[in-house]
Amino acid sequence: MHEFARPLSRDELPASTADLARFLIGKLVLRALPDGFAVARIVETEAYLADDAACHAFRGPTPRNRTMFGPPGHAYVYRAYGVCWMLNVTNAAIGIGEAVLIRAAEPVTGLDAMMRHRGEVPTRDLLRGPGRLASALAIDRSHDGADLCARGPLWLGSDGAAGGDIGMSTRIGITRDAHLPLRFYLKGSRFVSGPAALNGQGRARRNARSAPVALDGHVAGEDRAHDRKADREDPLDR
DNA sequence: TTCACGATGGTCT
DNA sequence: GACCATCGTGAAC
Repeated sequence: MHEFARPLSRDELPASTADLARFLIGKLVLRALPDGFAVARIVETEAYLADDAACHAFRGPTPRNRTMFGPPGHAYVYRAYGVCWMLNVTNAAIGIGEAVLIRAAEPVTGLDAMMRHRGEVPTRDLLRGPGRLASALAIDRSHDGADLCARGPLWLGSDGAAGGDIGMSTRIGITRDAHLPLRFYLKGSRFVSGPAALNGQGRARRNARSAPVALDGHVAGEDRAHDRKADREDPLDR
């Protein structure tokens, strides 16, 4: 179980926040809940940079975003649209506000606990979307500032699993600096959020700005076939 | 099955 | 008022 995952060390986090977003694909979010341990494998992230108008820290520190200006490897949790909590991983040096938004993950263990928080939804939808992810893992403002590089209520880990093919695209749901390719996702995963056209699975779009950016030479059909195989496997089966 | 639409309502500008 | 989202609904593919 989770004892096979080791916490990520702060030293191994890439200094570049865009690199951190890519680095976190395939890593684990581990959450100690009163009703059990929940583990999820990250399949989608977005980077938010200090000179990026979509970043909360762009206009300087506020009571809400101050943890972004703290040390790397900590949780920045905020409420979006007044209804959903968002889990971010802080990065960059103290005084510089950058972070990676965890957008989606694949359930690994603790599906019962997640469903108790999310209600009866398909397994695919448990953690597909940043608000859903926080809801399923019972993450809220109380986790703002938590150290994610040490075992605790909420931390990041690695089980050494080989990462898959990672795609890159524009970010979702923003208007400012929306053209920057700072979104990363596990290609072929059904647990990734967002429209198919952004995930390398949809029909090609005329608008090049919304087209996914391939980082490797793999064939899309190969990825889909691989995913169907993975789908048949019980996420709880170890 | 996927997407567009409208309503929702904390926090910051 | 704008905003890093979600849900239910309904229509298109």
